[in-house]
Amino acid sequence: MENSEKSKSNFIRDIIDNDIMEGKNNGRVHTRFPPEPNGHLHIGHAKAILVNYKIAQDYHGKFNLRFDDTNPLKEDEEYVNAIIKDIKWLGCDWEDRLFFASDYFEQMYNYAVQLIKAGKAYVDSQTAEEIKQNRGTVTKPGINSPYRNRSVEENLDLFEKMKNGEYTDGEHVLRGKIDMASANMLMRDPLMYRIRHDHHHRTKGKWCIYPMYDWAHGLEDSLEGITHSLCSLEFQTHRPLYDWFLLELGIHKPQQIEFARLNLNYTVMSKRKLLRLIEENIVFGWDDPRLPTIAGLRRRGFTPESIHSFIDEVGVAKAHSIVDYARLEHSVREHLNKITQRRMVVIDPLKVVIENYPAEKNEVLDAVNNPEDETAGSRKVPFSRELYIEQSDFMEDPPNKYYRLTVGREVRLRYAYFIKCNKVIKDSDGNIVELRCTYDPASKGGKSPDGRKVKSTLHWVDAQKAISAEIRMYEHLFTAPDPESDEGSFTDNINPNSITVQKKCKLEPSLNKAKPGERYQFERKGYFFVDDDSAENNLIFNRTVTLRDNWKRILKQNKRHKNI
RNA sequence: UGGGCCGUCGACAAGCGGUAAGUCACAUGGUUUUGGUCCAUGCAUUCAGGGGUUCGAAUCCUCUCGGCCCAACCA
Repeated sequence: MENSEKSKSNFIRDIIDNDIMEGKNNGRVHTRFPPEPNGHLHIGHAKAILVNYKIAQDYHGKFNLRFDDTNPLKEDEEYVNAIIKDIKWLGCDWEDRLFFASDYFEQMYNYAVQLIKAGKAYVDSQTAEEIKQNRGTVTKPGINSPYRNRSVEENLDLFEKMKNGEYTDGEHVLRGKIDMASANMLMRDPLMYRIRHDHHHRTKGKWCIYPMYDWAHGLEDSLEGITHSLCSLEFQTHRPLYDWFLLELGIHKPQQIEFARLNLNYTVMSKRKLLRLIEENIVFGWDDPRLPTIAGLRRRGFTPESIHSFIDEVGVAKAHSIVDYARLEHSVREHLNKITQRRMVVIDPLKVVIENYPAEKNEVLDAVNNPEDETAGSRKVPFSRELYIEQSDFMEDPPNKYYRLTVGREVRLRYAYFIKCNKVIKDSDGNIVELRCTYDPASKGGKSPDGRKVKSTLHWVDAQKAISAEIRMYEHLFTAPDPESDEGSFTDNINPNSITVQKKCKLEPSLNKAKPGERYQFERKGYFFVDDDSAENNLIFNRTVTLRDNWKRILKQNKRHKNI
């Protein structure tokens, strides 16, 4: 992937510019992406990853990948591997700095002991319910725990026994001793450790006490020498606590900076809802091309480059926002337009017989591979008496401004000839099943022989030489722009047309060897990606995105005018 | 209504006291063998609202309104 110019400026980069000017951290910049391995990554995570990664890159700093695996109940190695795969695909390189919070457990334990010795932490033996009750509310101060004034010796002894597994889950916790009356709920003696006799995906059964996020996260950042710890907005109230632990310990304190998460309309981003879509079989899995997961986008045919440019365009700020899905589509189209070879594919075939074309004749015509890229060259496409065109490219009774084929009208078959439709053949139900046309031999190559104009150019496929394939076309998963808004019933807004499968597509034969992972533009139809399940005799394409469609817009306008 | 944060075009988002960038969307023209691409043009007399400071305010002060986050032994 080419490393394009520096990303747009934003408030975080302003802070960093300033830090560098002041010589903070000796001008060093070090960021990280700290996922919890308890789910799959989505486009929202891609923002977090890329914001961190690009800052490191642009400031000649470093970027770490660190799994924040402090809760054995939820985490699994399966997710670790999936996350690594996704970040690699995005093109972000952590070099040799792949870390796990669980690797720091010993160190964290020692820091906790240090805090206990300083009288800044204590073992609380209240029940979870008591702790909750005594925490107070946002308008009412909390009450000190009866165990708050245990001696350092007793705390040390208890904490060690906690570590040694002498207590059951929930019997004790370690808490920071801060201020139960703080207006900031998080400062009301935050929990640092809880007892959990559980199997951890890496440390196995070694530990039975596990650090809580607020205690662990700053330590992880500090230990790795992170300079700027970027996170999402909801951690703003955690910042004083992040700072408190590191200040009390007297160790390196990175600067936590919060920015808004990415939200996209017509989709959902929360782990819970994504999981529900999968569990209720509304989609096929984490890599369903309709999902905003990295795996889904990859399978849909998005390129890493297009995700980079999307994230960069959308920017970084502190205001909550919902970005138009159209911007993501714009980013892929922009990239795919440049890199993709064109092919002719008929998705909904309609047979065309060219009556004045000899039955036994075959021709091979030249077709340009990519008008945006001369070096892409050209290919050959076969032509003969019987062809397929798109059903939607013929109308018996066309509306205003319909430029395509109709009886008595002449159009161009791309790279081939001008044809004129003479007759429509229907089945007993009145469905159009075949068109009878004539061609102008002088228009070979699609060039107008005498300067006469045709209003449109159609794509087509030779009926004899065509190959078949399955094409899967996707639309928004939801019909409502903000399916997250009404909690609980978000599945009411599922788009029944989110996937359309067409199995009888006719493709030009050059697509015969299309391999999984390849991308093409099917002329006039969109950009398509060869699905992972595709094979030489069972071709499957996913539509990444349609082309911009001016005709659709005209139709919409017509409809609007009729309604008025 | 305890604390923290946010409010600039339909959607994002620059702007940091000198008179509202850019992108997407939308609209209109042009080019075109993809109704694609490309090109051109239009699209906030106004920055949630009021008051104040100033020669000058989206930017500073102040009040009001609206939205989000915090009371998991989750991250």
